[in-house]
Order: sequence, then C-alpha cells, then structure tokens
Amino acid sequence: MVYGDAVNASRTARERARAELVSEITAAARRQLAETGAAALSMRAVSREIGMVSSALHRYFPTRDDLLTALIVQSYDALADAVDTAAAAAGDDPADRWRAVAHAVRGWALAHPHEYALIYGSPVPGYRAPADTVPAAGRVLAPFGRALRDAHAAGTLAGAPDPDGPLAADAARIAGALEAPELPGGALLAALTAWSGLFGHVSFELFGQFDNAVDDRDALFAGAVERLGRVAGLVR
Amino acid sequence: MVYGDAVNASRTARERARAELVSEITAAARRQLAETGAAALSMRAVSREIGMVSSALHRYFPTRDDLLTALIVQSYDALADAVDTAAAAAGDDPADRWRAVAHAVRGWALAHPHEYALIYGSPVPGYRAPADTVPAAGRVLAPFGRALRDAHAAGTLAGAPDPDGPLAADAARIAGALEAPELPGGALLAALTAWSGLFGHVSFELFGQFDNAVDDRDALFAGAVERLGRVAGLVR
DNA sequence: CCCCGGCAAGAGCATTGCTCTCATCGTCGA
DNA sequence: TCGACGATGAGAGCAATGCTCTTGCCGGGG
Repeated sequence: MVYGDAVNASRTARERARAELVSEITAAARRQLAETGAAALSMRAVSREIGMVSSALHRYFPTRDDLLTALIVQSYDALADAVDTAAAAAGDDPADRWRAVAHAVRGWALAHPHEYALIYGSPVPGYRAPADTVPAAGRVLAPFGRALRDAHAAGTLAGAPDPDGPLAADAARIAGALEAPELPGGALLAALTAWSGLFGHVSFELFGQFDNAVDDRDALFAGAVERLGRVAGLVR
Repeated sequence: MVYGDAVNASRTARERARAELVSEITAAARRQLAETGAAALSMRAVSREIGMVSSALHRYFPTRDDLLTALIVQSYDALADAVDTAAAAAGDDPADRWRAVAHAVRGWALAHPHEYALIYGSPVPGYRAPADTVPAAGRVLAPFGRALRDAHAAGTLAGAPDPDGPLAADAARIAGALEAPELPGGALLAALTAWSGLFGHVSFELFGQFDNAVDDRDALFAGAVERLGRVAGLVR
C-alpha cells in the first residue's frame, strides 16, 4: 500500500528513488531476518545498516508490522519460485511432481529457516493477516494443484469419499481457486490433508520436535512424502 | 533450574515463600500470555501485576527467556493432561482413542492458541531448546503410543514396509521411548507421519492458512483425523 | 545472639517503536 | 519562469522494554 510499486520503469526521479530505497530497505531487513530471526528485526537496526535515520524509515514502512508484511510476501514469493522450478524440472508424472514439490518445500525451509518460520510459524506480533499475503500464499499451492489436475485427467488420481454439507462447498471453492474445478471434493480434501501434513512434518523438523529423536531426517522425510503422496492419491 | 521445586512441603519458611512466589509469577505470566501472546509478554508487566519491582522478578527468573521456558513446560503439561483424560475417556478401541487424542489436541489448541503457538509455533527469541522441555513434550505423545501398542497387541495395527539403515535405529529408539519396543519400525514411522500431520493441520487452522478458504473447520478436521488415522494404521 | 545470605527496592543504561517539528529540495502548475 | 506544494531526511523526544548494580533490610542457622 504505502510501500509499493517496486518496478515502475518510467516515472519521476523521485519515484524511482523511492522504489530503489524500498527494495534497499527490504534487502537489509531480509538480511537481518536471516541472521537473527523475525523477533529481533528492528527498525533502527535496518535504518542504521542503510545509513538512514530511523524516523526516515517510517516514511516508507510506517510500522514495523508493515515491514514484516512486506517480508512475508517476499518469502511466499521466494518459496513459490523454488517450488515452481522444482515442479517444472520434475517431468510429467504427477507422483514425481509431488515428490519434487515436497522436497523443494523442505529444502527451501531448511535453507531459510527464519523466513519459513515467518510465514508458517506462529504469527509474530499481536497480528492481523493483511489481505496482501493471501494471493502470495496461494502461489505456493499452485504446482500441487496442477499435479492433482493432471493426475485426475489421466485417471490416476485415487478416489475418496466425497463430502457433503458446507464442506462440499468449501472443497469446490478451493478447487476453483486451484483452477481445477473438475477435481472431486473427496480427492481435494485428501490432498489438503497431505499438504498440511507436509508442512506439519517440515515444521516439526525445523522447530525442533525431532531433536533427540530422529537422526536420519532425510530418510524420515522421504518416507513421509511417500505416505502423504498416497493420502493425496498421487502416489501408487 | 533456578526457578524450581514448586511443591516441596516441609522446608524453611523462606523456601516456601519462594515457591509460592514462583507459582504466583508463572500464573500472572500465563494470564498475560493468554491475553496478548508470547511476543508481548513483558517482565515489567508481570512484576507490576503481582505488585513487585521488576528487578526483584529477575531473582526468580533471571531472564525473560527463562520465564518463557517455564511457561513452555507448563503448556506441554497442560496439553498432556488434556490428551490423557480424553484418551482415558475414550474406551478401548485404539481407533477411538486416536480420534479422542486428535480432537483433544485441537480442542486444547483452539482454547489456548497462544500457548499452542508457544510450544508448536516458531521458537520465540533468538532460540535454544532447553533440555527441560523434552520430557514434557514426550508426555503429550504417550497416549498415542499406548493406542499403537494396544492395536499392535490386538493385531489390528496395519502393517507398513520396515525401514533399514539408520532410520531403523531411530524408529527403535522412539518405540523404546514410547514404552512399546515391540512396535515394528514401519508402523512407528507411519504413526509419526500421522502425528506430525495432525499438528500440521491444527497449526494451519490456528495460524490462518485456512482463512478465506475453509468455513466448516470441524468437518474438515474430522475428515483429516480419519485419513491420518488410516496412515497410522489405527483406523479401518 | 549475631552475622551471613536471601531479598526487595530503586536508580540507571542501552535499546526499542513511534511521533513531532524543522529545514531542504524536487516537481508540477500557473 | 518561478513559486507554492509536497515529499523527504534529520534530529529531538516520549514511553516502554530487558537487564545490571548498589543499597539497605530482615530472617534463620551457626
């Protein structure tokens, strides 16, 4: 909103300077986020790093939460990019695409733990989830949706009992958002369980629930991906 | 460590006073945590609430993180209690016990969102997971382990391909910690996927990933519990 | 009985988010 | 062309935070 329009080519010098500064700010903030985590992200430290006075920073991001929101959106985008390219490189088999997506999510999470925590961990401050973040969050889901759609089209998607009542409407809405309205509700809900299960596993690993319990995390995850892929109806 | 031994009956008056103060402090802190969340938990506010000067508080909890650690342990205990009683009330069928445990976890999480976020969300400060929290975390898992053991004894636990390599040792160690060393590794790992899937679902719901997507959260969760119970080999 | 040690209190330091005011300077319209 | 407007950066300031230090007080074990 206030901080916006990152790349608007031919505008006045002032606007170009502002866009440049905004991205310089988020870059510094992202650096600080990667080092010390969201809890320690400080306006003054960011302003110090880019040689600015803290009050001037507030002109671009009126509030610390606004800065965090920008970082959240950027993190969603970065994760979505990683997932996209992994899915594209995985070929046509929907099961392989699921595996690629799952491993891309985990790989990105392990490489950017603080950013992952920012978007999938507990909401940072008092909080409110600005509408800006919703589409970015949806981008992450898209390759998974395409794998489901293709498997359904190929007839290899396992069936599941369809829901009734309001849940059926929810399923239909989500299928629409995934641009796969032909997906049956039962399969969609099963896929949703696999999806949340994937992030549950990654969060457990990242947030230390496997500490002192599991050493071979790679093998554990590989097995979980197979099991969850079966839940989604994509594997086997 | 520093703050400790809550109930040690016959000690000197000074020690009894200290124990009483410690629990008064954590009570006030828990109240504040429930209202405003962990991020806003402030030493000074806690000390203000119990009519103490902030510097005196530091004698009992040298650091804000120490206070948070105490709250983490208490939260694990509270969740474990809720899960325990739900499992006890669920009767003998392992599938029913799984359903009871799962719904108890979600119910407690919805009733105490900030406490849930504290223990299963992103780690709050700079981070480190003190060893104190590990046994408390294990207590939550215990009723689930008993359901698995009983199902295995009754021969109703679904089989799963056993792991090899280091993962087999991990599985054996966890089975031992659950006091069910006879559990086959494959079944144990499948159960672990169901377990992390359960918390993934609850976290998604609590942290807003289902916002603007799913309305009928109860039905969604009920379906997920059935699917995950099948993954664990307990349902069906 | 008396002295050591646990204890509360207060002042103080560095840091934080955020607001206000002031001076500067680019931009756009008259 | 030039002047007013608005965006910008600097600085001081406020209330709050976590944490440390010093100063006394007072209870209980030697």
